[in-house]
Amino acid sequence: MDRDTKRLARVFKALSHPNRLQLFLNLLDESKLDLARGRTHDCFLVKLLGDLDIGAPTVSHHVKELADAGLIDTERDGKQLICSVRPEVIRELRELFAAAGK
Amino acid sequence: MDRDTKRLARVFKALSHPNRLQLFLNLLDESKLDLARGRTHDCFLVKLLGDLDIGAPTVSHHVKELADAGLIDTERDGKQLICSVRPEVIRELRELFAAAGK
DNA sequence: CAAACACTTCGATACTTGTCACATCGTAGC
DNA sequence: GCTACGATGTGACAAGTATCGAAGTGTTTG
Repeated sequence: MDRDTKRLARVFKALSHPNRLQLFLNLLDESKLDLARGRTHDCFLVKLLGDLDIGAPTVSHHVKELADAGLIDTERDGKQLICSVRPEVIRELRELFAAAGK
Repeated sequence: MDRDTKRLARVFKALSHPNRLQLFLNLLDESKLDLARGRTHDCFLVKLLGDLDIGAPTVSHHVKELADAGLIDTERDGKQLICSVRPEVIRELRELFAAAGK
């Protein structure tokens, strides 16, 4: 069992829950917009909450999982938490699925 | 919460456990070889077991999860179970990560 | 300073899951 | 038919997890 497999499994685990995945996809969409504008993006936790019907503690927990898995970076700005997708992981995932699938 | 998000989460959940991910990656590698040879590939469950240190019932369970998530197709051939990666899902995943990541 | 705000930590609970040992089923070959 | 073999079903158990309410931390603003 490769160590890389374990790390990858951790990444997928972070995306394996509907609410957490939605959180991440929201962030990913924001990032796309930003890339189009040519700058990196920041997004606050409260904003990510959006239509998800879960409390703040749960969101905090999910964000931590995403960060631990290396999918996002977080940074404090005063009261608020800034989240941004890590491009390296996206690239890695794309390459993983690039070779197959005809 | 989108229905598609739930389905995607299910896909990621299927890949979220090291042993199950390894199983899938083995299959994916075999598929790559096969695509290079220009034919579809079959792989038996016993073969997938390989170096993984888990019992047959557990592998059976994992294969079922992968199939339920739509990641692989299974088919019986006499005593043996034939597994093959579903190209559509690979394509879907690739496209999901295609737009971002610079 | 006090109040409001954004987020985190804690403890608890209900639920899910990976794994095994054991038993079973279905097919193939003698 | 009997045996061997690959795979699946069952029941159980330990470990993990998503969620919440309540309390806590640090920051901004009045």
